[in-house]
Amino acid sequence: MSVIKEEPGADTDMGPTLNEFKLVHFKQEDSPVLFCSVKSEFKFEYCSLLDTVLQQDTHGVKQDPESSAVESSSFHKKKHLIAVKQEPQGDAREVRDDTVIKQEPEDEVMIQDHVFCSESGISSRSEHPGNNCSIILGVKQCKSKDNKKVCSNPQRKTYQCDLCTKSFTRQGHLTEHRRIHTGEKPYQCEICNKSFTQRGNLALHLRTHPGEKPFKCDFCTKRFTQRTHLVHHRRTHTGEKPFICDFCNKGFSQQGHLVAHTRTHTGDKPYRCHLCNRRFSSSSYLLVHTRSHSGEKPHKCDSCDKSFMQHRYLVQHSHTHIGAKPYKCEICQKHFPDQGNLARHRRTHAESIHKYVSWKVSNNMEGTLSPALEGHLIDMQ
DNA sequence: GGGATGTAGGGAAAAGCCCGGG
DNA sequence: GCCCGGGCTTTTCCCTACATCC
Ligand SMILES: [Zn+2]
Ligand SMILES: [Zn+2]
Ligand SMILES: [Zn+2]
Ligand SMILES: [Zn+2]
Ligand SMILES: [Zn+2]
Repeated sequence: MSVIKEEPGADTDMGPTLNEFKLVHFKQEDSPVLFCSVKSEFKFEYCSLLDTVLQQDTHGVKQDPESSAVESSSFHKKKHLIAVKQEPQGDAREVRDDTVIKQEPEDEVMIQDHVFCSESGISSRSEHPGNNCSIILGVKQCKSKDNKKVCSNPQRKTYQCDLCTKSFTRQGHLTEHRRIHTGEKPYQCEICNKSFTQRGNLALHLRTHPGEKPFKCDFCTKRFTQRTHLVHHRRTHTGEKPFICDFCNKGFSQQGHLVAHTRTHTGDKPYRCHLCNRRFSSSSYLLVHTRSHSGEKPHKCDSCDKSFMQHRYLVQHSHTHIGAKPYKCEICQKHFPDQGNLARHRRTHAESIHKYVSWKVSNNMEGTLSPALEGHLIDMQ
C-alpha cells in the first residue's frame, strides 16, 4: 500500500511546504548547511568528513565494491576541495575543483576540506557547464515538433517532455522519463517479474534479491545494495548529522528526516486519511491510522494467540512473556536468559564500537560516547 | 489506545560520468 | 578536436517500519 501525498497548497489550512519555505527563507550567511568539528564549536556529529572518504574513490580509479569502505588513512593522501556554490535559492551544492587544491598549502586545504551535504537541488537534468543553468531550466521555450529545442545556453540543446514541463539535455534521458507517463517498463527482473523504466534501476533492483550486497560497513558486518544506504548507515556509527534545521539548528542524518522535522515548525500536514479526512504530518502514521479504521490487527504474538493493531502494542505485550529472559542489552534492547549469553552478545557490538573509536582517533575527532557505548568498551577490556 | 516525532533502512527517478563511435 | 549517445553510477527524493515521548 502506498501513500498518496497531497499536492502542496491543495488545502488552505496547510502550512507551507519545505520548498515553498525555501523560496522565501534564504539561508543566513552565518548559518552554513552543516558545521564541522575542525573549525566550529559543534561536535563531530555535524562533520561530514566521512562522506569525503566514501566519495573520493570514484575519482579516477574504478571502485572495487568489496573495498567500498575506504580506510581513513587514504583520506589524508587524496584530499579534495569541496567548495560551495551559492545558488540564488540558498542551496548548497557540491562543486569539486581539484585544480584549486593543488595550488593551496596543506593547512589552507584543511580549512576548506569539508563536504557540504545536499540531497536537494534543482529538479531537472542540467549537465550544463555554465553557472546559471537552473535559471535556464525555468524558461520553457523554443520547442519544436520533434521534441528538440534550443536552450538559452547556446552550446546545448534540450529535449522537452510533451507530457509535462520537464526538459532534458539528452534524448535518452527524455526517453527514460517519458516512460513514467506512458507506463512503459521495458526492463524486467527475471526473478520476480518486476519491471523498470531504466536499465540501471533494474541492475539496482537485482541486488535486492538474495546474494549481492556490494557495500560493506567497516564498523559492523552489515552490507548494503546501494552506496547511499551505506553512507546513511555509517552515520549511525559516527553520529554525523549533516542536515541542519534552519529554525532550531538541530542536526539530522538524512535529508528526509530534516524535511519531516521541519513540518513540526511549519505545521505542514501533507498526508490525508481518505476515510475520515484527518491530516497527518507523517506518511508512516497515516498507514497506522488507516488500519485503525479497518480494525486490522496484523501484529501477532508468537507466544500466545493475541494480536495487535500496532507493532508497539505487540512489543508492550511481549514483555509479559519475557520473564524467562531478564538480561537486557542496553544498546539493542534484546533480552537474554543469562549473563553469559548477554556478555557474548555484547561483544558483537563492542567490535564495531572499537573500529569507530579507532576511526575517530585517526581523524583527530573529538566527542563523547553515550554511557551505554562506554559500557561496551569497558566490557571489551 | 492514539497522536506526534525521530530514526533506520530501502526502492527508484533524476542527474551525472565515462568512453567509444562517427 | 567535437558532439552524441549507450551504459553505468551517483545523487536525490520518497516511502515504510519501528521506537519512544506525551
Ligand atoms: Zn514528462
Ligand atoms: Zn526482482
Ligand atoms: Zn555498520
Ligand atoms: Zn528544527
Ligand atoms: Zn481516518
